[in-house]
Amino acid sequence: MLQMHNLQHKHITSAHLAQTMALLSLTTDELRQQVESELASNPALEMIEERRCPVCHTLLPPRGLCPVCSRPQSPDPNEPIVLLSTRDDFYTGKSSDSEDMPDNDYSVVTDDLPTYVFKQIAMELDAQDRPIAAYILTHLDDDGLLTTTPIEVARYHHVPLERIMAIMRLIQHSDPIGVGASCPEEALLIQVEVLAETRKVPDHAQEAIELGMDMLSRHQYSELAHLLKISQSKVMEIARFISENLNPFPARSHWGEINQPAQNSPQVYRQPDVIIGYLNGQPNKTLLVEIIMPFSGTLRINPLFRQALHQVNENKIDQWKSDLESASLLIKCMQQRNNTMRRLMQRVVTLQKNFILNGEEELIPLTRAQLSKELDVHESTISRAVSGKSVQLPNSRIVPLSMFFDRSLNVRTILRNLIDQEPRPLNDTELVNLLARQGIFVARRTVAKYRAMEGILPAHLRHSVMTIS
DNA sequence: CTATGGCACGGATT
DNA sequence: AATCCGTGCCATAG
Repeated sequence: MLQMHNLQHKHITSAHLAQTMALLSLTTDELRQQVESELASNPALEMIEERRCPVCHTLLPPRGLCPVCSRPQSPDPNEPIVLLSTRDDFYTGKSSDSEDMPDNDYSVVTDDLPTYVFKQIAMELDAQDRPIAAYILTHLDDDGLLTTTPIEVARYHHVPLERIMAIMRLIQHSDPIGVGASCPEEALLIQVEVLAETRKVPDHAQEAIELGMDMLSRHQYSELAHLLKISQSKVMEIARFISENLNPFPARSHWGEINQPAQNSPQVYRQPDVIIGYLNGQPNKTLLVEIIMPFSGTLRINPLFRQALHQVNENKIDQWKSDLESASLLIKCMQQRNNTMRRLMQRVVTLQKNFILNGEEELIPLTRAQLSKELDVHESTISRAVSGKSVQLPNSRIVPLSMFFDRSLNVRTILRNLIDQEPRPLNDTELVNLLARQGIFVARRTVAKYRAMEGILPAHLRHSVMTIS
């Protein structure tokens, strides 16, 4: 994280560039923290309640969308409406009752993870156990996994291990089920346990997770089947069940399919940074793209501060001047960031409209480089803007923004559909031919790779039809 | 012998 | 410069 104080003495333009980059790559949530800290430490900066629409510059109500832009007179139905929007309810916890907001059914988590979990279990804990629970909850990583061990916790608090375990159990059965597990396997096991109460869980699922998690995530189903001495179709069923119903990283929101199974867990997406919905709620053809701003109100230089600058005494004047500079820099960069994000989303949504409306099959391959030319910005600008951001689609799914740039997602989904539909298990070379009919030319080896990515077993192992929902 | 997965290489992408 | 992705070659399982 770049500290702006390091930049003050440098030349404005380079500082400006660096800061713009830094802000661009921040998610909404991180941006809020950044601005808040600057607001607190820099007297030159202030926030006023008044909000102006960045598009049409009319005065906005305290929250909600721009009344002008969200009800345009003659919009081109193919062009999405992109605007900056405040969803204070995301951050304040107030339920949104505004009527100009399409009431989607996404659930809003307003607390951070530790608080959220703690509230659920607080009632059931003895008063003296609560600090321990709180202690445990502060030792979770971004995925909701424990970064310490129960033994250490017990030692630290000088209480018997059993008491810790009881608390842990309570935590782990709270809403992001499996939260507080010490490893992905444990999280999965807990989820299996909980799910088993309400629905049917494939046999041997526990053993498969306990013994063969690494194989499972590497799609080495035949080896695992051998190890557990069960049929391979059974293993396949288990794998399917896990990828559809369980989440090895409890705190990470479920976004659809299994993309990157195990190893890497670089980012957690909480609230989306961009929300795509239909204009005025109902599915007509115009898409409404809201880039979520972390706060309502407008940042500006405090006018009093500017006046007082002339009267301040000599030894403080440098500090004050740099404060002023840093504040105006931040404001400029915010505008730059917003502008870039708006242009980016405008273009992306236009290009990928069919994907948004009709699903992954219609995603067109799009590279960041291509977009950077169209928007006339540097490639790295796009990269930074895209990485780490998440988008909520009209169907309430939250996906990473980078999915819009997935080079093979469309082919993979077509492949998946192909396999789902075809009665006879097709081998990889046959699949290659089928894809070629649709104008998609890929190598045999590539089909195999895509299958693996989608968690689909090889032809000779998928005789029986499995039905899990 | 066939179908598939592992390894690794080269070109594209970030 | 580092990383990702499609692909070819080869070993291996069935």
